[in-house]
Amino acid sequence: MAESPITPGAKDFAAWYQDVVLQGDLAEPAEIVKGCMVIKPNGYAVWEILQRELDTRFKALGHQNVYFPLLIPESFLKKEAEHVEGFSPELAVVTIAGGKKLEEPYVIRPTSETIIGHFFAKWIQSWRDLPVLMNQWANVVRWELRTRMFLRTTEFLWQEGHTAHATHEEAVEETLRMLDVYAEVAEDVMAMPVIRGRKTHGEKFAGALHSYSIEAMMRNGLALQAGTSHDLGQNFGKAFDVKFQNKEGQMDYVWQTSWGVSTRLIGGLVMSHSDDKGLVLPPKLAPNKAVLVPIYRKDEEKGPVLEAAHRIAKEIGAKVDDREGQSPGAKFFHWERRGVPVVLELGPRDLASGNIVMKRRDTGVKEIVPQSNVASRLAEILDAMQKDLFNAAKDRLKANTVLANSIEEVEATLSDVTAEKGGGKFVMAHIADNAACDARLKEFKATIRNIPLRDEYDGGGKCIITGEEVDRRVVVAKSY
RNA sequence: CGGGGCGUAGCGCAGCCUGGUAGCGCACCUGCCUUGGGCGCAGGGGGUCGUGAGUUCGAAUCUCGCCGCCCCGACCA
Repeated sequence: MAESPITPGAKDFAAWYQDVVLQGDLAEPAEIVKGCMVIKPNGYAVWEILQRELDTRFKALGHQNVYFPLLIPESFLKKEAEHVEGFSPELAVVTIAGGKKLEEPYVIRPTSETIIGHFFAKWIQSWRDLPVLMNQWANVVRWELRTRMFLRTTEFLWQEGHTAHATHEEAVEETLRMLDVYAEVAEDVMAMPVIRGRKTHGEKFAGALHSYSIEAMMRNGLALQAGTSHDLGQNFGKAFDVKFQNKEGQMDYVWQTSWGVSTRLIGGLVMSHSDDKGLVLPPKLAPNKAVLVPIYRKDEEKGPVLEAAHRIAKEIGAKVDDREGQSPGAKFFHWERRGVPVVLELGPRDLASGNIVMKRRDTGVKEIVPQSNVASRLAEILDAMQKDLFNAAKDRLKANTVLANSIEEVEATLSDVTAEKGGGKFVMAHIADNAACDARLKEFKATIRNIPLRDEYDGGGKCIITGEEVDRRVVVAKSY
């Protein structure tokens, strides 16, 4: 047997992740462009399904898609004090264009609050213009020092929702509503359980009043921030002078929100479900839900096998791998690495018996079913696999979540955890939201991932670092 | 920016120390054979050895400069 091209996850999780992405044909490093990647057809197809799932939900809630320029005048970023401080270090700036040095440089958008704020100011005069509910599918650039495919790349694809409201209450509702949409897509479509919560002051979006996130646990126990939703307050409204006249006839600044998920979700998908054989895709996100491998020995078998293969595949929406010159074994490995949920085998034996062989990607279980039952059995298997993947991930999350009642305990649990070695945990502890606590956690490279919206533990307690009273336990972990 | 490693066929690498006809595995092409978990056999194509200079009769190999990439750290909604 040939040696597996995939490094075992237990040996080196980071190498395993790279191998799964490459062997699954999702993406490859761009090499010639530092920190960037090429998203290949198999990876882009997954992204398109995710886009469709999200986009449908956004539109059902009244949002409309728009597109703003890639280039933003540099001065715009500077209008909101926290925003510029947060983003300056990672900006790519265009200083020369058309062979001339520009009067004012353009930054390549790292996010679009500023340029959208400018146009909101032009479009909004009255409370009757509100709410404005917009979404943009776009690419953004952030000059990160350390990149990993999908998880953190210099350029990435995302959607950014931007809304403006007449009251803070409405804006907060919108912020939490969109966080729920993200959680639903993560759990129901990606089969990736998440914890909804509020970000600490130190971890919030630069320029927001409050940020909320969904946090998922990867197979190595590290946290992945899978989506964020921000209550921007009136910060950008004031910075860009987005004013409206309210029902009482007074001028007021709009209350804004912004929210986003990115191609990072694909990284989360890989690190939630895949194994040492390669990619495992939940059926709802699989570009090919089933692939049929025809098997024949002699020329006289080839015709009938292929005929039956195409007939059955058409009936159930499967793809037939009828490539010449590749053995069935090679084809099985090919599709296994690419995460196809169900691979079917059809050969002379099956033609004689009227059966077909189905193999499930996640469990590896093979079963023989009558050809007349393929369609219904396939639907059952896909449904079961979707649920099982979620439950397995949920069990892993539970099994690796622990309580801690002293900072030493938190430190002992997390200090040796790395992305490569794994062993990560979500440590639930009473910790206050302030700079001193952040600094103490940073000593062993952990962070408060979020403060859960729903307290599933024992309510309030004293902060294990400062002693002050806090109302619930927070999630502490190492993260990507 | 600090520390470490590496640039040789599409990919992965050997050769370098000790200078003398550019090699191996995979992939690719052709033919035959095979096909129920990575078939086999035979033949074949593909390289300015990252780049520039120097030493030498002769440089992938020695010397110096430059460029790029990877890993660790710092940085990071």
